Amino acid sequence: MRLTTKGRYAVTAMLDLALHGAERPVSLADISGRQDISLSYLEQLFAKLRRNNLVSSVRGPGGGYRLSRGGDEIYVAQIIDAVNETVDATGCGGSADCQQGEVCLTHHLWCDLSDQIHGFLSQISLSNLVERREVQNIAARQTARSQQGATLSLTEV
Amino acid sequence: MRLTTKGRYAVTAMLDLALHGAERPVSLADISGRQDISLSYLEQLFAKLRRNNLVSSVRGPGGGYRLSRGGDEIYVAQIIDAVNETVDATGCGGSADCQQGEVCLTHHLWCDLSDQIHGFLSQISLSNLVERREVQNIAARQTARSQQGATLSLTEV
DNA sequence: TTTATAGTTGACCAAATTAGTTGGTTATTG
DNA sequence: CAATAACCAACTAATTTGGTCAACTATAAA
Repeated sequence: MRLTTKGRYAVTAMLDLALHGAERPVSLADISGRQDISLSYLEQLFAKLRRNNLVSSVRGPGGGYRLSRGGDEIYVAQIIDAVNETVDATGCGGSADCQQGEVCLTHHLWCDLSDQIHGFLSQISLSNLVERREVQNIAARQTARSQQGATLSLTEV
Repeated sequence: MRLTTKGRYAVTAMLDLALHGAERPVSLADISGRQDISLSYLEQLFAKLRRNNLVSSVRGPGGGYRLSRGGDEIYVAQIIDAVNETVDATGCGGSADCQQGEVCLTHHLWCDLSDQIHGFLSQISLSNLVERREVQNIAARQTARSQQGATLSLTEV
């Protein structure tokens, strides 16, 4: 089981898309600026998200990414699966050949844990997250900050 | 959140102790043989388990390790915490300063997930695992195999 | 039609972590 | 004293993470 920044970044970026992608596509540069995630790293993540049909892309000026379907039809578990191979807690990847072709002593425990985690993350959609009060507050803060940044770079010129 | 072989090995070894440590202390060599875990790696893990008061040691011939208390008082979460630092799913370790000193967009989600995982693993004791039918079957298989191995090494001489 | 924007791909890299190994030293028992 | 087994520290190989960089291709606006 691995849940690192890779999976966390992917979910954060997708949530950013859900928040800002209503009218026009959102560029990775925008997401990078708002969420403090390296642009080139985002490119890698979105390549996987696109391959898994979670986002669609629009090239050229004014382009960017948008969700491939409604935020109520995209679940956190799907996003993590897309970039992270698997959220499996077993060492054998569920194939039950952990100890020289046979099941190891704790195999069932890790299976149960995997089910637990996957079940939890499968219930939470992007829309669920968007509805949350804390998420709305943080998003507002980020918008304020990025607009400040924009004005700043204008006055800099 | 990291759950790798380190945590899995630790739980497996502790379960082995719970299964075989009723009368006499169990040597790491025995556990290594039964569970296919490198002896020197086990030494490192048990140093941490001992520091966290989950096992006590007996030196010298006939020595080994035993559980520091009953298997019904040792929970999987404690074992993983002992060797793995934390089972936290957040990037900030719960300190909520994920984005330049402020909370990141998905912080609360990872907190909820951490609670979920920790809650699950905190409910499962070593005794719970020992009682499971599958665990008993696998343990029986392992005992048979290791006795076979012992006879084999005798006939080899 | 040029040009800027933005996605796409692949090669590469440094740091951290994992999963060990090697080579000892103590302590205990027979 | 010899064998056993915990204890300890330093080192290492492989893998993963979290990126960077360069060279594309597609598209829309000027």
